[in-house]
Amino acid sequence: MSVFKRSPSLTEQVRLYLRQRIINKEFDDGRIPAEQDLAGELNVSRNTIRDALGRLEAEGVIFRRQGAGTFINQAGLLVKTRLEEIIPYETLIKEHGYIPTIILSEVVEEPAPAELSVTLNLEPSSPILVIKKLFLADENPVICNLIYLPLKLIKQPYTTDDLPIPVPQLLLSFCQETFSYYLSEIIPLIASPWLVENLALPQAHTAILSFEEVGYNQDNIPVVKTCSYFRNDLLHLRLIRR
Amino acid sequence: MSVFKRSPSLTEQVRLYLRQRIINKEFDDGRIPAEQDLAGELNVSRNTIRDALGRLEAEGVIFRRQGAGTFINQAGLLVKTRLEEIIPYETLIKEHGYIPTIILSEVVEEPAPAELSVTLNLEPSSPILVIKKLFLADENPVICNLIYLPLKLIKQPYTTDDLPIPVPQLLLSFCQETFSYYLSEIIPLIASPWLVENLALPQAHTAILSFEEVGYNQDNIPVVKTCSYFRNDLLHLRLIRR
DNA sequence: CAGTGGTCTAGACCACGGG
DNA sequence: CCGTGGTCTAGACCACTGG
Repeated sequence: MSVFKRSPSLTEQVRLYLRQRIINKEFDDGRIPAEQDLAGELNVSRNTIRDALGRLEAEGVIFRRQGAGTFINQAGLLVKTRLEEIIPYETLIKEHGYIPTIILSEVVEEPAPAELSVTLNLEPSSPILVIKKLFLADENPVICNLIYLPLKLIKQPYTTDDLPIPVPQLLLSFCQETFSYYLSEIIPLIASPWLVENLALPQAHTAILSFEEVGYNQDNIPVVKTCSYFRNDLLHLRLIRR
Repeated sequence: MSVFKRSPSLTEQVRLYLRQRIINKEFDDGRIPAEQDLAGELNVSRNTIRDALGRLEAEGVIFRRQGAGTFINQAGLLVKTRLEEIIPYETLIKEHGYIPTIILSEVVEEPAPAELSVTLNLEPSSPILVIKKLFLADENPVICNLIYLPLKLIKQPYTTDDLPIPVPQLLLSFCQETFSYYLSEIIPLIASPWLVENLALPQAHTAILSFEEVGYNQDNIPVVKTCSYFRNDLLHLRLIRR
């Protein structure tokens, strides 16, 4: 009988448990006990342990060497961004050590531009909702986020106060759509005057990182487009590549 | 007895087998057979099938819905870049439909700048090998890559002809080091005159994407630094985020 | 050589989805 | 309701590392 409950999954609980012990520096020699031993200690099967360790390895928290053992990668705990995972920008800012604020600066309904109609499989010029969010880190603007959502998908009435939530929740609450994944393109830009103003950039000619992302629902149908612009001096977009 | 051999792993063989059938459009209804059926058909256990499907899902080639089934995501096959995986730039260019060429334009030995000494845990000003590679796509320069390798790690004599190989092989062949992963930071830049010339940029003021990466060996020790600069008009850096 | 992680199996039960 | 993917188990053997 395991010491863990049934939900969330055992694997996830083991992952969080080990992660905490690593953060607490309970494995002071930088080495994690053998999988067999962990399995015995936690009363779960070795496969469950392995799944949890596999996730921690993907996060960069640990690394494994066949025949030798499993070791802690303290540096991995410093990676604040995991590009391949969708993290709410609020969380991202928090993990960088700032206090996040969201400003919902504009909400307009307008006909979709030609390109967007194609991307989202819409009738030309069908109406879309455009939401503009500005994220502050300790009062400094760091991310500008534009969301393009076809009006025809919106099944619940909304007020402006409802909108400052992450896109996946937005889709679930007001469109009854289950968000599945983003197909994202990373594009470097020279900040336009519009961006210089919105992100309060200290210099006019600044390079900016942008994400153009199309969001898909559980049926693999594109439902939303978003563009995000990052101030790179306050946030670091890092990832682990294998 | 399975129809597959023992190496590479069964999971990997099943992954490649299913991937090929998907590319061949053998599942014309966009649906993949049930895991039980695949396990029976290929004479492997359901876990092996699940592992293989899990990898294909991570690649974005398929998606799964509990209770419903496993479905093909044709769009996932169009993602040429998988940022979280290390792909040789030669391969990346090939997958974009261009013919790749590597030009090894400079190889110099010089003392390490202060910052690099810290990053790679070196004595200040200890000598490093700097390799500059330029990658062409159909004769157009698209990636400029600088590699900084401490001389003290180099255990095999090399000639200039040996160097145009990917960094992990470089480390293995000449340093007896097993490459493990990159810790990468994505940084947008305004192209310097030096980059404008090297990448033959049509305009002087162009935004460029750069990767600054520190490579670690199997013992989690930093062994190499590289900087890469991408022309974003010919290559698309895309990824799937979940 | 003993101990480790890597792979694979066979079987069980659960949670969800759609007819 | 049945069939699907999601989770978990117990046990086996292999490949590699290190003393």
